[in-house]
Amino acid sequence: MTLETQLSKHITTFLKNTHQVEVQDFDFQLTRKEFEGDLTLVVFPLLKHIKTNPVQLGEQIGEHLVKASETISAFNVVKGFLNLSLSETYFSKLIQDIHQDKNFGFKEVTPESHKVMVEYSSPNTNKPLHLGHVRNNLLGFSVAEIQKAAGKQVYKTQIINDRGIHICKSMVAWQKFGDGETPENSGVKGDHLVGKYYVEFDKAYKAEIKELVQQGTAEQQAKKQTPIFIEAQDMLKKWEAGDEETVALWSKMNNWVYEGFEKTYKELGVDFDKNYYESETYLLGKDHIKEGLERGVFYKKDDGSVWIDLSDEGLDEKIVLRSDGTAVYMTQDIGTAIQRITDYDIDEMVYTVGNEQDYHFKVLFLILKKLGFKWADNLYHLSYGMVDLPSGKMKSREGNVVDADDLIDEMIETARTISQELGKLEGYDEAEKNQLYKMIGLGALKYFILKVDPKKRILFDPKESVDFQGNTGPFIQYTYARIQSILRKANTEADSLDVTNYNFDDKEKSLIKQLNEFPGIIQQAADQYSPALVANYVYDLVKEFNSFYQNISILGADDSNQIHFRVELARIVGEVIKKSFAVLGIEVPQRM
RNA sequence: GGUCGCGUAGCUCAGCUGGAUAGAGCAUCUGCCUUCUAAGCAGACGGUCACAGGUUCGAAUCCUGUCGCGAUCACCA
Repeated sequence: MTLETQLSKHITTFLKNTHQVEVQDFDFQLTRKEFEGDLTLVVFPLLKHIKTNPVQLGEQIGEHLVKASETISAFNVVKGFLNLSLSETYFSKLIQDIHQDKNFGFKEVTPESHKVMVEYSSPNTNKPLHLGHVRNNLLGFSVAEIQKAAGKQVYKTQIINDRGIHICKSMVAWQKFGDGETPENSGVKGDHLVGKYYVEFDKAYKAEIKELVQQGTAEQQAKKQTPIFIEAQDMLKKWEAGDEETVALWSKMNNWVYEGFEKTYKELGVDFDKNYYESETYLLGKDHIKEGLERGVFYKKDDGSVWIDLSDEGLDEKIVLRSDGTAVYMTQDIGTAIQRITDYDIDEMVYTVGNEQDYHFKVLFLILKKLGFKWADNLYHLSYGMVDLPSGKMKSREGNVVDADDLIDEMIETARTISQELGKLEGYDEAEKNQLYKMIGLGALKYFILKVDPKKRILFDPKESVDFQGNTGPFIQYTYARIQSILRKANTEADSLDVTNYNFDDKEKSLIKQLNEFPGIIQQAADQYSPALVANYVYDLVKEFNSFYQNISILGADDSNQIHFRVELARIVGEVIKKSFAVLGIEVPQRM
């Protein structure tokens, strides 16, 4: 039973006895720093039931609680706020409980736990990953880790968009201009190489359009008539027909891309339990469309195309099958969803996809519901804001993108420069140093992106580098490193903690209160699919700790009892930092 | 035009299931390294929470409208 429910019971009984009213729910909040106390009961809402002066009522409840509950040692009332001070015994018990709970903040995953699949990344295979994908990957990975921490069984997945006109464009351009260039003979990373030919295609395409327009063709027409575009379309047709040579080229170039992606994923520290490939799933869903058509969920137009009418739900009509019987994006997503439920017997699914596809997912979920799938209620579109540059939206074709690999390299280089300036790494060899630079550089990048509420868009200015000071990943990593340094010096094991008669300092109490919030934060972050909540929490914790660290001596405390407690308190803070960062996908260093 | 989202300090963001004087970081300025790592701490400066109404004892938070920005409304994905 939590403290709040305990106190609520006391208050309920008290109000029944004294005012003859039945109130169950009370509004508690942590006492703000500028007031005396730890927990605050907001009295105002009670005035609905009891017509009286809020200060008076607060006094009455306060007096009663001090008498009735050992936990409440004192109180004061400011306006309609009843500020309660918690007893030393309560703090002792609280920190001892936290100290001995190895899994503090996390829930255990059992075979009976809910199963959730998290989809993220899901790239096209015609170009390398950029900053937008980075946000997607970090969010998806972190949300998956947070779900695990909240006690769910998690499967991470992506659907690789490996077929379609986009990859055919790269293929055509490579055939025409590639001159046999491969990642091996050019030293260019595979995804970048394929992306280069995607850009080449676009250049040639635009030039051909221009030429046609100059010859008098209307622009709309020209776009469809350029030879290179027709070549790409033919390539797609050949691929769909299973033409051996085309499939071989497609396979070769896709494999270059996969190797490239694999490296980037590894750098980012993200992983997947299962990859789905669009080339294997794009035909899925057709059968369900057919079945839905028979059941009247869909209807057929004269030209043979199949639609669903969602105007009753305030949406439009949406096509689910082309007139030539081929699948559209929606068809495939219907099929893939059903496939995944069949493959993994999952209870929930999370799609990490940008908010430009809000409409698509609204429709997808509705269709699945109308098809009669119960689990359609447990699908969630983790819709996140775009990452924009000062110049606007990133466009791969036009090359104004922040490339993921470049960005990661730059972050690591910045970490290297700063670390070398500070020069605190005596005794580390080059390999250890490099590992640390990477940890810090990526920590800065990941924290920078994850601390922002997912649904908000991020404006990224490449000219202004990501900070390493203040509310940043490195700041939090640094605090962790300082704690580890103390633990090394203290040279004690995490043994039992007895603080039964300890007289807590205010800063120590603040830290204990802040630590106590951790399990709730993880749960909330899981419910809201928001890594930002964890990021902001751990920042507050770290600020609190640094203030403690800088103002109160840990190893130089008055007696061994006090030293022992403070060392253990620091240890717990370190553990919570580590766990928080782990669910954000960020590592923490021993030194920095 | 319809729908959806966003608008908080010069900049980047918290706070949004309504609660006390709206909080951080960056930037600018002041102090603090012979004491556990100064990527730090302590402090100063900085706000008509886009605007206007409404609900409420109480609104940055909820509702309505206006303005601004973005996304979306393809037999593209």
